Amino acid sequence: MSKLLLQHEEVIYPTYPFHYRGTLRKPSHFPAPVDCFKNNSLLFCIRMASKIFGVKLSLNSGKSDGVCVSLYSNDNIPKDKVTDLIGEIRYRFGMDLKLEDFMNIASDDPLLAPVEYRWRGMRPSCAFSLYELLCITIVLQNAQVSRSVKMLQALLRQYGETVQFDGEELYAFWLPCLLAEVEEQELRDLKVGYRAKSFLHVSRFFANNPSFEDEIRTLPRDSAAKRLQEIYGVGPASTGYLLFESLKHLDAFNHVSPWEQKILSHLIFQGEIVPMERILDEARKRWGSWNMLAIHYLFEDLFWRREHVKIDWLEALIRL
DNA sequence: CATCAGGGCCCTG
DNA sequence: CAGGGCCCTGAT
Repeated sequence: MSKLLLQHEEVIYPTYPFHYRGTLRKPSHFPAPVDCFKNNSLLFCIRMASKIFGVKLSLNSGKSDGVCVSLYSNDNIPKDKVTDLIGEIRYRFGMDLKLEDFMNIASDDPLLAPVEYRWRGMRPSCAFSLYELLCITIVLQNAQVSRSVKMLQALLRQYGETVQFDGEELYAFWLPCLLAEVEEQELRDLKVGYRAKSFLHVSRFFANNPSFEDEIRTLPRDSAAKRLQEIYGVGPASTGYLLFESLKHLDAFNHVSPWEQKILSHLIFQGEIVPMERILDEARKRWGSWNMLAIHYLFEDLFWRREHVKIDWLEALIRL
C-alpha cells in the first residue's frame, strides 16, 4: 500500500456544454473499488510507464464550468508527464467531443428530447485504460452483476495495488505483464471459471503490444472492432462496450444483449419483446450516426431514475 | 437435494 | 452459421 501526495492542480475546460455529473458518474455501471465518487468528486488511478498516479476530478468552485484536476503521486511529477496525464484525462472523459448535432437530432425525437435536455453535455466516459476496461468486460461475460463484482474483487486483491490519496483507499489495476505470467489454475482458484484463459490471452496480448491502445484510438470504428475481436476472449458484446466507452465511437450500436433487449423493448416499443435486429434498425433510423450515444442517454437516465424511485418493470428485468 | 439460466465466447461440424 | 460446452452462483 502506498500513500500518494498532491503534486499538481489545475482547471481544464471541456467543449461546451459539458454535463459534469452525467459524465463522471454512471449509474448503470457496477460498483468496484477502482474508482470512487464522493462529495461530487471522482477518484481513480492512471498507470503510465508503470507508475501509479492518483487522479481527483472535481467541480471547479469558481464561476466558470471547468473541471478541477488534482494529480497525486509519491514524488514530483515532471511537466511533460503532467501534460500527458491531462491529455489522457481529456480523452478518457470525452472532453473534446462536439455534440451540437446530437442536440439537434434529439430535439426532434419525442422519446429522446426530454432525456437529452436533462443530461445535455453528458459524454461517454471511462476512467480506465482499454486493457482495464477489457478486463471488466470479461468479468461481465455470462454472469450476473453480483458475481462479476466478486470476480473483480478477487482479482484486485490478488494482483492489484492499493493506494491511498485524498483520504480514500483504492485499487490500481495490475499491469498486463503481471497477469500474463501467472498459471491458469491460479486464476481459476479465484473462481473466474473459463474466463481464466481469456485473461491470460488478453494480458499477454497487451504486454506484447504496449502501444496497441494508442494505435487503435486512431482507427475508424470497423477496423477497431476487427482488431479487438482478433483477441481471444473478446467478442461482439465486449467490443461494443469498448468501442463506445473507451474509444468514443458514438455510432457503435451494433449489438444488444438479452437484458438490454428487454429494457429497450420496454422503452422504445412499450413492452413487447422485440428482436435485436428490429431494435438496431429502429435506432439507426431514428438517431443515425448518434445511435449508441442516444442509447447511452436513455440507459443512464433510466438507471439514474432508478436510484430515486422504484421502477417496477425494471426491477423485474434485471437481477443483482 | 438437483437443476438451470445468466449483462458471451470459442470451437466444432 | 447453428449449437454445444464452459465456470460458478443464486434462484427455484
